[in-house]
Amino acid sequence: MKPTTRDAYWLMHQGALALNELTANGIAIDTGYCRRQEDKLSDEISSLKQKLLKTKEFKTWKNIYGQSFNIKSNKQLGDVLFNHMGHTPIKFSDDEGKNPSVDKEALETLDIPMVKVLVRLRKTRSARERLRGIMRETVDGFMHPFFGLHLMVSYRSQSSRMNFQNMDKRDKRKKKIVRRSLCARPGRQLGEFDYGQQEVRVAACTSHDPVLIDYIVNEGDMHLDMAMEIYLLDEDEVSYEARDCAKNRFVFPEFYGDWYKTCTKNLWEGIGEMSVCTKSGTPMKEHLRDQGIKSYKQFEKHLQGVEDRFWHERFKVFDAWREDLWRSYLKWGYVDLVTGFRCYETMKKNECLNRPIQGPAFHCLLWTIIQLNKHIKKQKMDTLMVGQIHDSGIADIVPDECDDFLHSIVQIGTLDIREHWDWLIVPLEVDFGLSPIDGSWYDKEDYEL
DNA sequence: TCGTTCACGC
DNA sequence: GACGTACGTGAACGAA
Repeated sequence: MKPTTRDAYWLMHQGALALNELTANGIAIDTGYCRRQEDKLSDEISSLKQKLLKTKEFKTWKNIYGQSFNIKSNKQLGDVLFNHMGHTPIKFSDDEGKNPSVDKEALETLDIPMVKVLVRLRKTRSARERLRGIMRETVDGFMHPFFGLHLMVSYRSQSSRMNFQNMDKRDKRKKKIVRRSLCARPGRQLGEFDYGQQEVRVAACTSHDPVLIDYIVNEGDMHLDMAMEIYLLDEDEVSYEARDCAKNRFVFPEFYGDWYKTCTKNLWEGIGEMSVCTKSGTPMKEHLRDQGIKSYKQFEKHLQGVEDRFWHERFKVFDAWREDLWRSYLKWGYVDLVTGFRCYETMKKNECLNRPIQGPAFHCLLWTIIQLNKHIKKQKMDTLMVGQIHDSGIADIVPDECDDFLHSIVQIGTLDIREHWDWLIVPLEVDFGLSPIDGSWYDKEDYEL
């Protein structure tokens, strides 16, 4: 770690102390629920296994491997499916192209009934392992996940035992199973505050791109605009799914350094996976045909144009900033963060370009947590910070203190912080989620202040 | 022990 | 014109 300013050193020092307080505080665990749920999942895993063993794919598998048959071996699975049963691999894991991939995505495109059960088995097992991990790290009803600032090259944070930063969220069933076990202390509420689009805001601040700044200041919807361009739609014809695909399969990947070819693939597949339609209900591929895009190749060509305009017209200042940054790194061998750190590592281009955005975005959260902890102590509050996930913080809140606490977050996290760091030239936004009294992380609901 | 693959988060 | 998500943890397998 190379802090180059007093402020940067202070941030790491106070940050480490604050994060260790979160660890010491710990989060309450419903251990009875964990044990019951573990048993339930074990039963389900057994019956899924029974179901699998009856399929013809598994009979073949057992015949081939005999004694060494192992249902958890993906190597064996790939061998059976692709070498013995004649299925065609969809994608390959390594550079040589030798090992056919058997991950979720590859399996789902195979259209064999057995894989549905197998995917379900994997998910159920991973949910159970997560609960087991939580129980293993729980002492007297509290889990104390570690948060580190000293191991990462990215200037973000890291978490372990349990890793608090990758609890299930996207898969609804697993989200419920896992987050239901993380609770508020008796008589309290679990609350979460999230910075909204923090990385985009930091990107605007570091690059000074006027279009990016305008989107934020005037609360424009860049994902909507890109959906219109990608799918050739009028504003009022952009459906939720279309906007969602534009956001997660084009805009974000592009900002992380991806390019139109992979984006095209993901967008094209997304149309099928998410049944993307226009708002009035026309299937997207049909709509694209009407617009003259009749094949994958034509769609790719179209996306090449979209990407070109994205970087060379819409966000050309940001694009130029990135090119300058890369040239500077090649010349001097380091890249500086606005928060006062200097990165000397050997970096690939995308690593170099992302570091000045990801690190400072997290530093905003870190600064806020430090100040919040100070505020809590000064006011002699009993509310406790208990966790942190890159751009969000989790607290165990005393209901009487809730209002003051949330207002303090807005004050510190969006206003005071801009007094402290003048490089923050756009407004910041914080969203809240709150559980009922005695609720769990799963019960959290959006909360308007 | 260690590299690879898988799966999860931002 | 070529190049091309970033950052993490952890479990399991299987080769060394």
